[in-house]
Parts: sequence; structure tokens; C-alpha cells
Amino acid sequence: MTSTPLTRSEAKDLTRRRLMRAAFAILDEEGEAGLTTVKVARAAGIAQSSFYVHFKDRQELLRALGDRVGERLRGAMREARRRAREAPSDRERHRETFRIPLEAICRHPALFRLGLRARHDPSSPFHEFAVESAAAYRAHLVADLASFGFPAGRESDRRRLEMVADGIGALSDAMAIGHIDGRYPDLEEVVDVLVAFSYGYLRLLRKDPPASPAGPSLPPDPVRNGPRTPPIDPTIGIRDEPGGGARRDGA
Amino acid sequence: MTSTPLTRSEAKDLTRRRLMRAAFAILDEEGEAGLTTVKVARAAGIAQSSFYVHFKDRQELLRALGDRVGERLRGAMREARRRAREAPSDRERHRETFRIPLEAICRHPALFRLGLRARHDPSSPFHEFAVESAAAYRAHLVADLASFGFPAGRESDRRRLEMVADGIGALSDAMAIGHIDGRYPDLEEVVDVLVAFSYGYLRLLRKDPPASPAGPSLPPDPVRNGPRTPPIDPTIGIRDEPGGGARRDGA
DNA sequence: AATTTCACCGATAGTACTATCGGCGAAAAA
DNA sequence: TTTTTCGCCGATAGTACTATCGGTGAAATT
Repeated sequence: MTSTPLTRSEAKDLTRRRLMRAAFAILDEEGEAGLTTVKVARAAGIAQSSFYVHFKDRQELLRALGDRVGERLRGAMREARRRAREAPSDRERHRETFRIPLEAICRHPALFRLGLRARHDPSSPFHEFAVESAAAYRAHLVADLASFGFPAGRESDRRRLEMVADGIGALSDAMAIGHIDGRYPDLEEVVDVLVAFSYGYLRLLRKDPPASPAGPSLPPDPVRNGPRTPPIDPTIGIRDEPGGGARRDGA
Repeated sequence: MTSTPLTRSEAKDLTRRRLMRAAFAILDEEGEAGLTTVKVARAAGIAQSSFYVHFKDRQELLRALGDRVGERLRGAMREARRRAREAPSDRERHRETFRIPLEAICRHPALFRLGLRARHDPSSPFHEFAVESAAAYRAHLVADLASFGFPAGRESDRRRLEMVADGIGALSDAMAIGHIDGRYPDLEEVVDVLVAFSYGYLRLLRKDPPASPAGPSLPPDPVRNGPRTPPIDPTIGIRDEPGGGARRDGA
């Protein structure tokens, strides 16, 4: 434990890293509500006021965290494309499609949880970022599916692809959470399940365009363009007085 | 607009409902962080201090909200079982399996969003509740699948069923969000997609037990009980000094 | 009619957090 | 060596929220 002689900028950089690291830990354990300058500074071992030596304000810390997340995300995407290209066989390439995002997630579980939380929390500073990332991932998958020859011409085709991509994303997320939580320790088994689910949607996409020649044991194609479900009532089932609604004026 | 003569308890009850209603609205729009007595009271049209006429403290409001959510959830589960029993055909019963939870979700979108958020947010007062609810839903699905004759004897079988149930839940959630957001306006089409995914896992579950006689065009069963993936490194990729870690002591 | 109850009000004490300020001492520059 | 820089410190002003308290008037009770 001989004291390391650090230059001033090295020391500062180190402290900043400690702050970021502490921030991520707090974000993961307590959520965004627990992320205060007091806690971050204490966890990083400096005075609360010294926080402002490194960040203009709390918001800038959040932005820095977001930037870092984005960086890693883009890197993961790049790697995914590269590795998918290099897969030895069609079957293995198909598995890689699921394995690569899973591995990326598992390498940064705190980040992943953060993103998942932010996606459903409009008050999070990462909300828009998370929503956009999810949309980008969907678009990426849709493009892949279309390039594999699945129909994407009509608007209904595109929507169908969107839904499938959405589903794949949700499945991957759920399996990743299960793996991170230790419920599904074997990642290959997780990939098995994702591949299995994929046979379902592959079948759907293949049989879709003519919308009629269904396989023998398959149920016939259900009515599409049927009655649209009615708009959703956003009330919670808590009734108010007739003609009511919350008053707006105070006092 | 003739003024309604209300008894005292009626008026109080009404105000309480307004508070709950306002709380749900804020929760949905701003997340739990925005749920302050100030905002809830103002939205309900009473003074902030009057909040405490109706709730002992902020925590009790949260508990009341949670209770209400639980109530509705149990009700939805009960109805689901009833309706599933009454489905006319096997095929329709299968569709009902997906349609019923979706409809329940769409009837209370704010509630659903809240639950989804809470599930990923350990700082939420609804966190444990949401996690337990999700687990209960999985268990319910696992039981259903097992009762349909899918293998559940060995531990690996149970885990496989768990994973599938987990996946179904995630798919339903994602599709429900898409429907609520207006991206997938036709609920029957959503059910179509869920049914399609289901063919994938049904196939997986059917061919699983012997773990070898795979169908003709199916990839062979991958190695199971293979190398467990290594434990996950919870650091974010932010390196610290060697032997480092955040200091704990302040000052 | 007289009295009691109580839903609501305004004021305010207490708490937790954000952000700023002046000072200190060691590293860096002269 | 002398001077300057700057990362860190403690103190503190300002802000937003929680929860309590005494007062008020109309509904409820007598």
C-alpha cells in the first residue's frame, strides 16, 4: 500500500470516475430517486460541495451517465453486426442473433436495468433516451427481418414486423433479467428458449402475405381488419361525482 | 349544475376518491417521484394540509393505492379463470388465454404502467408487490402448462416451463404497451401475434423430454448442462485505481 | 335553538437536498 | 524559491416537501 504519487489531473480524473461509479451503483440499488449529490459524494469519498468541482450540476452528472450508456450501446450494436457476419452456419447465425444482445446485456446488468426502468418511467432523465433506444432496436430487427425476405411492403406487413420485433425485444429482456437474477443460469438454455419462440413468429411471418393457405393443423387465419378495439378509458375505476373531474384551482 | 346537497361523509368520501384519482393520474404522468402531497392535494382541489384528513401520511396513500391495485388484479385473475373455462372451443380457449390478460391490462392502463415501472424500480413502494405479482402470474401459467400435460417432473422441466411462462408474460406486456400506445390498434391482431409466438414454445415443450428426437427441419437439441456462464461483473466498465472500490467514509 | 363534530383552511416547524462561497494546502508553473 | 493554480473542504443560503397545529363554519346531534 505504498502511496501512489498522482498528478493533479490524474487524481481529478480518478475522483470523477469514482463519482460515476458510485452514481451507477446507487442508480442500480435505489433507483433515480436515491441519486442525490449527498449520497454520490459520500459514496465517492468526497465532500458534497466537491461534487461541483466535477459536474456543473446534478443534471450534468445524469447527462454524463446517459452519454456513457449510449457509448456502450452503440459499441454493442457494432459488435453485434460484426459477429453476426462472422457466424459459421445459418443455424449458428440464428442463435447468435439472440446470443449477442444477451451477452451485451449481461456484461452491463446495472446499465440494462437502468434502461428498462427508465423506459417505463417518464420522470426519468433517461426516459426519452431509453424509449428511443428501444425503438432503434426494433427498427434494426425489422430491417433484418425484411432483408431475410419477410414481407414488408404493405403497411400491415410493416406493422406485423414491428410487432414481432417488439416481441423479440421483450423476450430477450425478460430472459436477460432471469439470467442476471440467477434463475436461468445457463445462457445457452436461454438462447434455446428464444430460438423456440422464434419458430412461432417465423411461421407467422411466412404464412402471412396471402392470409389464407394455412397449414393443416394450424388454426385458420383469424379475422383481420376486424372491429378495432375501442379507445381506452384512462380512469382507474375510481368514480367521481357526475360530470366530475379533478378541480384545478387551489384553495 | 344545481348544487348537490351532500352529507358530510359523502363529501369526505368524494374528496378521498378525488385524491386517489389525482394520485393515479400523477403517478402515471410523472412517476412516483412526482407524487407529493402538495401536488395530489392541489389536483384534488383541497389544501395540502387537508391531505392529512384523509391519510395518516404519504405512505398510507401509497398503501391505499397498492391495495386498490391488488384488488383489481385479483378480480382480473378470477375473471380470467372463469372466462377461460367458458370458452367454446380449444382454439378459442387458446386465444382467450392471451386475450383475457390483455383486456384486463387495457382496462387499467395507468395501473399496468405503474406495475411495470415498479417491477424494475427497487425504490418504488410497489416494487415487492409488483415482483410478487409477476411471479404469481408466472406460477399460474406454469401450473396451466403442466396441467396441459407438458413435462414438469424434473427440475430442468420446471425451469423450462418457468422460462416459457416468463416469456409469455413479457410478450403480453410488450404487446399491451403497444396497444395502449396506439401502435397496435387491433387487439385481435395482437392476439394473433401472441398465438404465433406460442406455436414456437409449444413445439419446444413437446419435443423436450427425451432431448434427442428432434423433427426433420429442426436444429438438433443444443448442449444442455453445458458450461454455465460465468458470474456477472456488476461494474459498469468504469475502472478505478488498482484494488480500488468506492470509499465508504465521508470527509 | 343550543351544542358538538369535523372537513377544511392558513401558518409554520422540521427535514433533505441543491448549489454557492471563501479559505486551505499541495501540486504545478514561474 | 516564489507565485499561481486548483481540488478539496466546511459553512450556509435557498428551495421543496412532510407533517402538525389552532382556528372556522357548516353539518350533525342534542
